[in-house]
Amino acid sequence: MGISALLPALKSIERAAHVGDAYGGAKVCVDAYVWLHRGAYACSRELCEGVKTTKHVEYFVNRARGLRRSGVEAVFVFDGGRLPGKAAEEAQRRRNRREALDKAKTHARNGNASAANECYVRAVDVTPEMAREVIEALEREGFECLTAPYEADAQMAYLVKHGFVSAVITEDSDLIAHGCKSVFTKMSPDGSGIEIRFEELGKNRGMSFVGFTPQMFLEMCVLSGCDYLPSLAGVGLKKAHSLIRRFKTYNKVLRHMKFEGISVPKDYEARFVDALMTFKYSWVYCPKRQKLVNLNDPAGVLDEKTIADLPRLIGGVPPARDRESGGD
DNA sequence: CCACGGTAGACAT
DNA sequence: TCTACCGTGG
Repeated sequence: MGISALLPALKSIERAAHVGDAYGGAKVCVDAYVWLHRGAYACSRELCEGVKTTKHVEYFVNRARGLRRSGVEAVFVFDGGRLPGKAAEEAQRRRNRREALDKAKTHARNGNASAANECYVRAVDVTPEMAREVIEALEREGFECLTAPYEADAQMAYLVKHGFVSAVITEDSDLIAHGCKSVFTKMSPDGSGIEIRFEELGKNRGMSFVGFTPQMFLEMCVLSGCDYLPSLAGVGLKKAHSLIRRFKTYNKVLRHMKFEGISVPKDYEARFVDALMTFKYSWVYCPKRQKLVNLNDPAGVLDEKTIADLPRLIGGVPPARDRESGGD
């Protein structure tokens, strides 16, 4: 998921730090997805078999307490609805989990507990109910939670962009593609991790981003292959980078490729634009205005017709609900 | 050099 | 489920 080769390429500008040293006294947002999954991992058999357990909730709350002990205030951001473009992938995942569950049950019947467990781990699903339990537990202890209308990524990018928080704690490189000021990844339970600052990009060794605008950086990411659009055959991060560095915009990159006779599927450009817009105009919740807005305001940037077409990519306006206490 | 497929190990207990 | 690393083939 995300932009696979991005984090390794940014090794030279990552800074090892303790979360408390980096953000003590500040407010950050936390991508709940990872902790939810790790918590589920700890009790996958129980969750799969419907055995009552609260281990996953305790795991999450413990890590939240750890953050608090480090002097970091956090808002925990949960995923909301799935984007239209991801339905097929979701269905495939469900099938895989189903298969793993069948295998787990067989192993369990045969008394092979360890083999069963390997399969349970692959069969666990993080359900909205589990998210709700975690949210309730967090709020009982005064932790702030927020359920994104769709992807947590976009929601967190919005929170950083408008200064509601000063950083994002996540494992997802998409937050860098979004241009987030500060991304804290690989955070272990003891609070150590690495920080990547967008302003440091110019100092990167190897791939140079000198002269790159955030837009160029995003276009490079999409060109190299992202969740919304696989890359052209033979194009990875390195090629995407040199193409954008040379031509500045995807427009000119594609024009160049046609000129060179490189085979590009005829719908690629349209799909590229779709992917870009999905990144830029995702629905997010604004805590201040207390309503849904687009991550970036399309008014005056996109024409009316294009704006009217956005729901095909970013989904419709989801029904109102109590976002600031989660739910779903 | 680079993309990419396959794969081993981590995740938490 | 996802990332990091390795060998291969372009």
